[in-house]
Parts: sequence; structure tokens; C-alpha cells
Amino acid sequence: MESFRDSSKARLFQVKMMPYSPQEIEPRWQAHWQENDLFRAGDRNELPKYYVLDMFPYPSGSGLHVGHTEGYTASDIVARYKRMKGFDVLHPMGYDAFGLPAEQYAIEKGVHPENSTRENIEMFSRQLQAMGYSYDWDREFSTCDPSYYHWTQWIFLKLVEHDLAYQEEAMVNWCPALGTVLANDEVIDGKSERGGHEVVRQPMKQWMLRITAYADRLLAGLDEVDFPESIKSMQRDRIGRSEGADATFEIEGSELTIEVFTTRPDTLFGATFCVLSPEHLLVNEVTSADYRETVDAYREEAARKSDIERSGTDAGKTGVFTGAYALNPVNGDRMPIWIADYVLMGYGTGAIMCVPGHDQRDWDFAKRFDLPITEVVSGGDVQVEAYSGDGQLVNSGFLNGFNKSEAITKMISWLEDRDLGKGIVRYRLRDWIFARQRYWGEPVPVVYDENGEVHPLPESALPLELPHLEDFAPTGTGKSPLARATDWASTEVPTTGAPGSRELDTMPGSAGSSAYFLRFIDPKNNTTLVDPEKAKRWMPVDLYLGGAEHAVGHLLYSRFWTKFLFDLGVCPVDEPYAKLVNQGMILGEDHRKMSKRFGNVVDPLDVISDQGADALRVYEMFMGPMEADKPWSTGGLMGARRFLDRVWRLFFDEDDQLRDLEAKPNDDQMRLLHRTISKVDSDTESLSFNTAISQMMTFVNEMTASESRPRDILEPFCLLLASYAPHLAEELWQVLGHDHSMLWESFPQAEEQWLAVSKVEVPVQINGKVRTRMEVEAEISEEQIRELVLADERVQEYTEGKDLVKFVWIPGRMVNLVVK
RNA sequence: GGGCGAGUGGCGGAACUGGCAGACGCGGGGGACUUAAAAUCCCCUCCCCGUUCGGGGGUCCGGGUUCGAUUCCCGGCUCGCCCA
Repeated sequence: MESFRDSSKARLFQVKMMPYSPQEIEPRWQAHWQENDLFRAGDRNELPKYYVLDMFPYPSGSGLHVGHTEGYTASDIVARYKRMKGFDVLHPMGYDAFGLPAEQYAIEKGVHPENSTRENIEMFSRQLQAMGYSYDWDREFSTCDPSYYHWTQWIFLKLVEHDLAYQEEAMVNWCPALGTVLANDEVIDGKSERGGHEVVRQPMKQWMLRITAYADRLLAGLDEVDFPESIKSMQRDRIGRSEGADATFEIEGSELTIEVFTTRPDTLFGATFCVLSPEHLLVNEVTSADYRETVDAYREEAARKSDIERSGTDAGKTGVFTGAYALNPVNGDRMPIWIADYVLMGYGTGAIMCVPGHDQRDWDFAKRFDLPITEVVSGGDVQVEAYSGDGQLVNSGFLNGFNKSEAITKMISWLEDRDLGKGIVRYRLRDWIFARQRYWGEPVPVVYDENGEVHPLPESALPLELPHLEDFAPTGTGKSPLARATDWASTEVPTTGAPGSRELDTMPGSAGSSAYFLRFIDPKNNTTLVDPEKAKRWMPVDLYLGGAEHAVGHLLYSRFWTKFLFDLGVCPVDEPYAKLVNQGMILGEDHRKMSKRFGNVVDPLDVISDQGADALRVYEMFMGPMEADKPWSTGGLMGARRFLDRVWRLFFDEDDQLRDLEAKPNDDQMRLLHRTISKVDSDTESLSFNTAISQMMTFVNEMTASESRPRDILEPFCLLLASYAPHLAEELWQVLGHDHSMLWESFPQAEEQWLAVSKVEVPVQINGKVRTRMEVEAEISEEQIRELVLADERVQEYTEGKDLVKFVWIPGRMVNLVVK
């Protein structure tokens, strides 16, 4: 030990002294880490594993801003901390590079997406590197790499094989003016985001994935994972499990019947009309001549609205009568059949029975269009508003006298006995439209023969590479741009060799991000998606970090794929993410959302060149809790930088000379150190980075005021700082005489003896107001403290002539005297 | 309309399980150093009254439980997100 320190002193003579200069220190350490491959995962099989993952970034043209770096810094701190805690850490990064924004950007700038994507990725990588993140860059990939999408296509083939991928006419947002199909987020108020052109809903044959087959498991799985409650409830809402019944209604004067879904079969006697979705196939058939014109006009209008608008605030305010009547199966009542756009074709059967007495929306509709309202559950006043609570059934024949749940059961068996309906569980969740009529995505690996029959490619034909197309813009006809790649598109049917043509649609943006966490485990494997042994070692992701905007879509899709891959035996777990944390948004200095429009976007590279990556890291972690939205503050950043300057000056004096570090620590310093170790340890573990930093600031303030700067105090502190400000910590570690990186040093251990306090100052309250304070032994007994307190002069002043009603002693905390 | 979350100094925020409200940082004020400035270091900084001492009020508003409430309960207001 001594000789080690001696040699370190010798080295230090050669260290050029200078003030803290992140611009000089940071690139040097980044290069050192890279050259020595220090972040490589998987080399320490004897250690427990820890997999910490950032949500896959989309490499947009504008680069990263400080909002992204907040989450990445947090995960990096966890990665570094866990390494020091003795874990083999997998902390990878890659790019979700296929999809709409890249294509959009490419079209606008007239650059090919291959090129813009490459440039954007280079930009992102440069920014991430400059932050000093400890990613295992050997594992990097992009979803647009053929060696990666090989496996996206492979999963698709497996889905086809298991009947979880199928083709169906599904509604799309067709924009005639742009000649293309738009994604939901490209449509704003029924107009295209670009250009504001009219958008209509139109059916188109597409690939769909049967995520609904996993609805119950996706729901049940939520109970096993550590996600924020709000995310879980959003997912539960999206899955939208509801129990109810399908019932069949005859149509008056027709052979046709309508199938309706209801969650309240108990109220069937109170059903006074029916509403069909405007797209319902029966609308045409049942509409009588007199109403044809209004019905057609209404249907056309509805086609222009998005589902969101239709189910929004105005839902139930419009509708038209078809002229037809259905017959209520329980009492034979004539029920007028209406159409209204708040009934969506995609949910249930696209037709509902309306019970205005007990459903507010039906009630509103009935009032508006003067339809009858019947009470069938007692407990409210259905003339005033719908009553949806429980109660005794009335006006309901054989159900009279029963309560809601009894009546539901009885009605379902009544329907089932007569073959008029059945109990059923339905989900709001829809199958996943797995196709885009665009260029920049994974090709779908199937071939159509001359009869239009689908033939999946054999696995050996993967990857099916996306052909290079100079003209990748939408075709104007709704066909995918891949139609232009005629050589590519015409091929042979794999099994027969007969002429065939390739699928021209590509996969949606969400495809590539649905199993990427598995590929990071074994990114170079070209015989399987992931080696089973490696998957077993690393899955699940222990900590998954990203924005709440992916709360439903991405998380549901990737949970679905994981469950499917689990069923195939490819993935050892059926939930991919053990713990999910959402970082909040970084707002602009003006408290508004960071946006080019407001000119309040902060570029991490600018911050790094001014104040350094360490200052940015510390500042962003100090701003407040991870999950909260927080405004950027240049002053706050300067505060973080000043903190690092002060750390530096613990080691170097005003003349940039290394201080004497060989003093023996005193007890106060030892207590301070161990208090700090304990706090930083537990706060880092619980992702409370802001309070961990505040404790380190307190440490530095107190050490700055202290006369000596003992090595035995500063060295462990360096290790605490290492996860937060890794470059500065490494530099100081070297200054302390170590000739290897601190990356795998053990995290310091807080020692009980220095945490225990022998004396405490306790406040003494009289009737809840602090009147004095007393210094006492921490372990003092209630009798002893009582005696001491009652003897106190100030206490006597306040209690004179009064009766002591109660004496409260919270050991080590406080005293409260209740007097009268 | 329903569900969830939040509301604490001039600002970002802290406060373990009901126990000293405002840690830490920003901003502001004062001082030291300097020919001067910057930087740095030290002190003060929730509000009101009074000279330090001290007293009163105070965690969105109104009630409640409790010796004690930022924390728990009831009602209301405002904001955010999700669903309708």
C-alpha cells in the first residue's frame, strides 16, 4: 500500500497542474474507456447480471436535445453504479431507424432515407459519446440493418405460421390529394398534417397481427411487473376487457338479423332503439327508400371523421333514422334502427342496443331525438338522467325483483337457451395493423402467386432486403412505392417456382422496436435471433427507462411479441421489462415545451462545450425527480458546474497545486463521509438522484470548510461521484495515484459506527409549538428526558401554573408537552 | 363526464412510516480579497411585528381525525395526463 502511494506521488510530479477543465479531461477519458473496451458486458459470468435499457431512440434530423439526455444520464448512472455494486451490466444502445419521420424528412430535404438516416445516426452517436455514457457500443445496431431486420422478418414468419398474422380489409386514412395513406398522427382534425388536405377513411387489405389473442395475458401480466400505476391503468384501458352478451335482434319485415353487444344484458327489457355504426354492412340493406338520401349523406360525413373525433365530446349528438325497426327479443317491442357515428365498427359488433334509462349516452341520444325511455332498474329517476347503478329490476318480466348481477346471469342463460345470444368477453383492443404503404420499412417476406394466394418465404431466404429506390415518394395511387421496384417485386413462388410477386407493403414503425431488447443480448448471431443460454442469462430487462408517450403502443406491442416468443421457446420470460420508469419532460427556460418554434431548444453539445458533460449530467439529475417535468435553467447549470469546480478545489489549491492529502481524518469528517455514502447509496438505488447530489454538495461544502483534506475521505467520495460525473471522478482518481480506471471499483460501504449519533438535539414543543431545544443522549429513556425537560427553565416559564396533561416523547426526534 | 397525478419561498425543489416545514441549488442582499472588475471565499435571505433576544402567521381553499397533519379522511378550486 505504501509503495503504491509512493509511486503515485512520483507520478504526480509529472501531472501537469491546471484548473478544472472538462474540455480537456472529458474527451481523454472517453477515448480511454473506448480503447480499453471497459463497458463490455458479459465477461463476468460469475457475477449477477443487470440489464438497464433506454427506450430505443428514433434518430431524427434535429439530433438529441437535453430532454433525451436526462433519461440516458439516469440509466447511465444506474449502469455505472450497478457495476460498482458487483453486477455484470448490460447497457446497450441502438437506433430505431425505419419509419415515417425519416421518410418524411427525406422527402422534405430531397435526401434518400438511407443517407439521412446514416447522417442522423452519426449525429446521435457523436452526442451520446460526448456525454460519456457507458454503452457497450459493440452491440449497437439499427433496425434498418439487414442483419437486424432479418430477425424482425423471422418473427413475422413465425406469426404467420401460428395464425397470428393475417390479412384483412382494415380502415386506413387515405389522403387523395397527397396520394398516400397516412398514419393516425399525421391526421389532425380530419386533415393531413402536411398541407391540410382532406383525409377519408377507407378500407384497404392489410396485414394484421392478432394481438387480441393475447389480450387476457397482456392484462394479467401487468400484475407481475413494476410499472408506474398510471401506465398500467392506461394499458388496462386500452385492452378494455368487458364482460357482456351478444344478442340477436330480428329486423321487422326482413330475414336479416342484427347482432348487438351489450355489457348490460339485464336491461334488455328497457332497450327501446338500436344504433348501428354508419359503416355497418346492414345499413344499406335495412335503410328504407324514404331515408336513403339522409342516411347516405350522413355516412359520407362520418367517413371523414377519425375514430377519436367520433368518440370525443360531441359523441351521441348526431345520428339519423334508417326507417327500419328491430324487434326486441324479450318483449317483441319495435325498436327503431338509427345510425350514429359514435358507434364504431371496430368495437363489439358495430351495433348496440340502446337503453336510455340506464346509459347516459343513450339517454342523451333519446332526449335529442325524442325516443322512448323506460325504467327497468329502480333506484334513480330516469326522466331526469340515466341510472347506471344497481337496484331491483322492474318492468322486466321474468327478471323483476332480481338485482343487477343476478339479472345479468339470468338474461344470458335465457338468451343462450333460445339461441338468441350468448355471454361473451370483449376487448376494446384491436388487432395491430401491421402494414404501411410506404418505402422506408422492413419488407414483408411473403410472395403472392397468380391467384393472389400468400406464400411465406422460407427462413433461408431471409433477410429479404429492401431494394434501393431512387424514387421513394408515395405513388399517388395508394400503392406502396415498392411497386416501382419491378425487378424486385416480380419473383417466384418459393415452393413451386411459379411466377409470383412480392408483398409491396412494408412493416410499420413499431415492428423493429418490439423485440430489440432480445437482439442486444446477442446482436451478431446470424443463426438465431438470440442464443437461448444468453437470453436466459440476461432477460428480463431489469430497468427500462423512457418517456411516457410510449405508455401504450410500444409497450403493448413489445409485451405481445415477448409473450409470443416465450410460447415459441425463444425467450425465457414472458414479460420483457421487470421495472419501467418514465422520465419527465425537460421544458424550455420559458417553462414551455422545448420546440424549435419557441426557440428554446437546448443542444447538449453546446452545453458540453461550455460547461462539460459532467456538469450537464449533474445538473439534469439535480433538477428534480426523474418522473417530473422540469424547466431548464442556465443558472442551475452554472450551479452544477460550480459544484464540480469546488470538488476540484478540494484537491487543488488556488495556485493549482495539489493539496496535502495525507492528514488523518477526524471523527467529524468520518461521520460526514459515511453519512454521505449511505445517502448516495440508497438514493441512487431508488433513482432519487437529486437528493443524492444534494448530499454530495453538502459533503463538499463541509469539506471545503474543513482544515484538512484527508485522502481517506476524498478517495471514497470520488467513488460516489463516479457514476454522476465520471470524467472528473476518473481524473481525480488518477490524481490520487491510481493507474487504472475506477469503473469496476467497489462502491464504498457505509460503516454503522460512523452513522450512529450519540448526542441529538431535540426540539421541545409545548402545545405543539417549539419553545426550546435540548441536547441529549440519543439513547436516553423516557423517564430521563422527562426529568430533564421538566427541570428546564424555559419549559417552566411556559408551564407555570398549568397542568401537564400529556408528555409525548418520540425517541431521538422530539418532545411535546400538552398543558392546560 | 370518468380515472389517475400534482398544487410547498421570487424560482427548481427537500421533508424516511403522522414528529423541528423550506435541505440542496438558482436568484437577491451584504462583506472579504482586488487599483478595479470577473472569479473565489464568508454571512444573510418564507412572510409580518419588534433592537439582537423574542412573538405571531404560514405547505391551493374550507372542514375533520390527532398531543402533533405538507403527509391521513371528507368537500371544493386550479393545473397536467389518460379515457370517454
